[in-house]
Amino acid sequence: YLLMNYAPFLNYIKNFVDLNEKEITFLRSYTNYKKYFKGQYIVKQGEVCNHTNFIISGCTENFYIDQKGQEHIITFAIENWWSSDISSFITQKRSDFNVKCLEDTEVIQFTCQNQDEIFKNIPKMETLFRKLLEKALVSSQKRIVNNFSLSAKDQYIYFKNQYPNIEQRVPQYMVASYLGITKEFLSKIKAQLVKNKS
Amino acid sequence: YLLMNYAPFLNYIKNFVDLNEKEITFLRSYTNYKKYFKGQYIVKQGEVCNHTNFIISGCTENFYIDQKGQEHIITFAIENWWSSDISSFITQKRSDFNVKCLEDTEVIQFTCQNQDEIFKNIPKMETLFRKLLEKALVSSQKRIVNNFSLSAKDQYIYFKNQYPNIEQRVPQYMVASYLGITKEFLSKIKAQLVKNKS
DNA sequence: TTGATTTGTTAATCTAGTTTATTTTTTAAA
DNA sequence: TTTAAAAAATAAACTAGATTAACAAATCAA
Repeated sequence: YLLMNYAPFLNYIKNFVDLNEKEITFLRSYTNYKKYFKGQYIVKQGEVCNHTNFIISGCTENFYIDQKGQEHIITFAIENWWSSDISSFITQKRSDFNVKCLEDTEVIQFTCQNQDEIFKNIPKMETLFRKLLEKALVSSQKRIVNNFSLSAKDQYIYFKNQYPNIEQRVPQYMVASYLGITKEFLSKIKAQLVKNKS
Repeated sequence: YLLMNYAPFLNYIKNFVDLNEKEITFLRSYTNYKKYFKGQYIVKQGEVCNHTNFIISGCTENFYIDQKGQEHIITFAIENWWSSDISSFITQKRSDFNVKCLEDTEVIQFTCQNQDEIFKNIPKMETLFRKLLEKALVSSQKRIVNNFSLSAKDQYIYFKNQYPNIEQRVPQYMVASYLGITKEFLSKIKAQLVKNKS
């Protein structure tokens, strides 16, 4: 039972490395399936992030609340993405972030200890994660670069191109938060874009 | 010969994992020592980044030039740090960045193919790199967060605390570039800080 | 020792994006 | 179907930081 739930996870892995039956069995026994509902928190600011989550279905936001009480969205994650607070996960210290479900969300998750076991027993999985981390770092750096040299308008256009699926799924004020601008200013930008198109 | 040059590199590795004699020999044969002079480029925007570099001595800047011809510094690197354009290195495509020596700089470096060999033969090294990447990702995300919620002044203060050694070694306009502000504004911030202190 | 180049300061003006406040539209609940 | 709540739009006043320009130190070359 629950076999079905693992399929998207195993398919995803197949894109990177080939696992044999034994490895798959091992992997399954060191991970588990969980369903969260819309509005539920997977991680809460101030608590330890115990799991890394692979999203099978749904959508999450990773955000924090600063000293002034303002919310800032760091990332969204949807199907076939990973979602966690990596900093808290690897250090097992209190998280600076919240991970919250914007839709009902199904995940495959594993703990820090289990991750170590998985890497020890299936080195291919560590290679996979090393490569994932490389990519994540590149895109994080890319975001810093864009912050440096693009106007808010161009950052919005870049976001739409890079994540065409997300804009329809989350409210506009969250997109503004992700871009680091106010919802009012994003509204202004969109009005401008519409005007210039016609 | 050149044994001496490898010492800082091996000491660094020892902080994370223990390698036996055989592994050290292997590692040495798949890496090489190189000295660059002040002003020299280790990587040039538009060319492929062939090496990952571990800095034994010296200081580098990682920067790019945007469409308007403006320079933006992404990172500095000094002794015991890694320096490369990871995006270009892993994809072996043209780099978007320059890596330039701000001082005479000695490095231990290896190519992409050799990295693969090292990881294949010394899995501990892949674990080390996986952990390095985790840390790098965390600090890259931290920078995005700071960009969101700190004023330029507070970002400057944060920079000074986090990298106390670097400010003395590089001109002030480069610090401004790293912070994503103009040198004039950084000058103003510093004047303010001096005034408030007294 | 002097000129030349690089680095840093100050100040006036300008602008991208924020803040605050009001109104309109959409969504959801009962 | 009505009403309440959430989300989005608009607009005026405001501010952090950019731009421009002129000047002052500091470093360096010869």
